[in-house]
Amino acid sequence: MGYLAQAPQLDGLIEHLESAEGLGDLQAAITGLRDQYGVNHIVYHWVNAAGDQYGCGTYDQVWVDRYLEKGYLRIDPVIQGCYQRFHPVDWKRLDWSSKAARAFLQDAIDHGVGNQGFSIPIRGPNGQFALFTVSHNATDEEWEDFAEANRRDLILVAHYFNQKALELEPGRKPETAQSLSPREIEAMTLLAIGYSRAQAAETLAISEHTLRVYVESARFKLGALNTTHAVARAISRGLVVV
Amino acid sequence: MGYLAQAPQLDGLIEHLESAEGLGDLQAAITGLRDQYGVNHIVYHWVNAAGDQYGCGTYDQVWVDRYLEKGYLRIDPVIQGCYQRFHPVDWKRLDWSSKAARAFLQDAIDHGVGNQGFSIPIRGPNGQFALFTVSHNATDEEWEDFAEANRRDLILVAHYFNQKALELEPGRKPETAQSLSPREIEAMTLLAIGYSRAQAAETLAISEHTLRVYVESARFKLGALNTTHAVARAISRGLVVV
DNA sequence: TTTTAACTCCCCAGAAATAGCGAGGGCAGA
DNA sequence: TCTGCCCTCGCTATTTCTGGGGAGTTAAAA
Repeated sequence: MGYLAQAPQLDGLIEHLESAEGLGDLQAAITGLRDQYGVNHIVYHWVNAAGDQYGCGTYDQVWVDRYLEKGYLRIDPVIQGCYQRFHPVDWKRLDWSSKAARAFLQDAIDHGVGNQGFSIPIRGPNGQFALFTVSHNATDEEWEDFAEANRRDLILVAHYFNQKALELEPGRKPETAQSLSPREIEAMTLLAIGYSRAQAAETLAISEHTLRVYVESARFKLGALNTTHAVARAISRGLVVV
Repeated sequence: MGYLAQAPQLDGLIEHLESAEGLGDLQAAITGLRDQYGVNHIVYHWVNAAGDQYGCGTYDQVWVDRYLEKGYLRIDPVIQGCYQRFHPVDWKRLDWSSKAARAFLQDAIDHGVGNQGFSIPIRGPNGQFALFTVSHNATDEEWEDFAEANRRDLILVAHYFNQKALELEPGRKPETAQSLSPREIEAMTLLAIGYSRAQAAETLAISEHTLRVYVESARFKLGALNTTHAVARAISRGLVVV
């Protein structure tokens, strides 16, 4: 540990990734990648809905369980920060001001995650969101050099990794098919920006009943239980922009 | 035309991109990139779910205007296809079976877009969606070779290009998001996944009234007009992950 | 120590959303 | 041509949400 290796050969890595045929191969690839870079950990973390998460990486199982158990998903500034950014993020640049965040960081360090980290947000279709994270124990300077030298390669690796994960992930596909009609999108958009049904109907110059039909139709297509749920899904799938 | 150059130096390109300070610089960069690759066109196209678009590239203005005027956004299989995919897409692999799609393709070719194309979907925060497209007149074989040789570089260029576009985009909001309390986040999360207030209260083991207080508090902090609006804002600000 | 903020509980009346039944015209693909 | 999807409109009853009051405890900042 503590040894940051030279950048590995990108071509070989990506070819290796592209030939993966199961989640086990991804796990093996990520472990190999970690060893080649000589960092403490590399983790791919598919962040999702109501608690269910999927990922693979080199974190200690104890830490992964603890993360889930403690609900760190809702505290972790890496998640919060990456969710709002496009470019890779050095952990140092995140907001650690809250006490909960600092306690979380300390807990992470105690579990061998490392004091430095670098996370790449990745977004796929239907609002998929994942993180590709490299973490290590190093000084600020060492880490800066490492990140600078490997940023581009890591972006590419993260991209190909996510591509494979999307291919291999079993349960995610069926959700995709249904998209909303233009009028349904307009209706959902207006509700998402705070209009009541009456206001939205007036804005679209249709009867409130018709608007209701759109909302119900959208709710059905999105598999949502109520309007709020439907709007939430529409937003997180990128169908509606607020 | 017809000449596909060797891959240009990636490092120089990206540095050039990173120093861009305005949309004009992006336009210049993309034109230079086109010339270096020796292809007909390179286009960056920011597509908004609401329908408004922004982009820069080397397409003829006549074609751009026609695209907008004819509402091709809703027909273009490149948009439809990329929206559902994560990896770069060769135009040949898209669904051109509908009559409207074939007419569109012919129209595009007539306007000098090229018979071959390759589009990279890019997604940013808040449901941002953009395409980075390279198009050319070439045989299938020539194009295959070109795409194979340059895919990775183009993915990276697309990434950095989008990063710059996000920085420069005028409509970007700083939004000093007042954060929600843990309990408020829990409440909003449950509503976002379709729970009614009663269900959410039961899940959190608190009275429905207390839950209501959280929701109202969150609504106030988020400047939202109603619960649906508040959930929408919480999601698009990354406070709630659905 | 004082103050602030988070967390918890209760009642009520009016406003809004949901669920159920319907109906007809238009347009594009099979 | 016919099937399916999109767009449009109406009625009623029930359930859920919203907004107006008020009040106590704990824990963390100032």
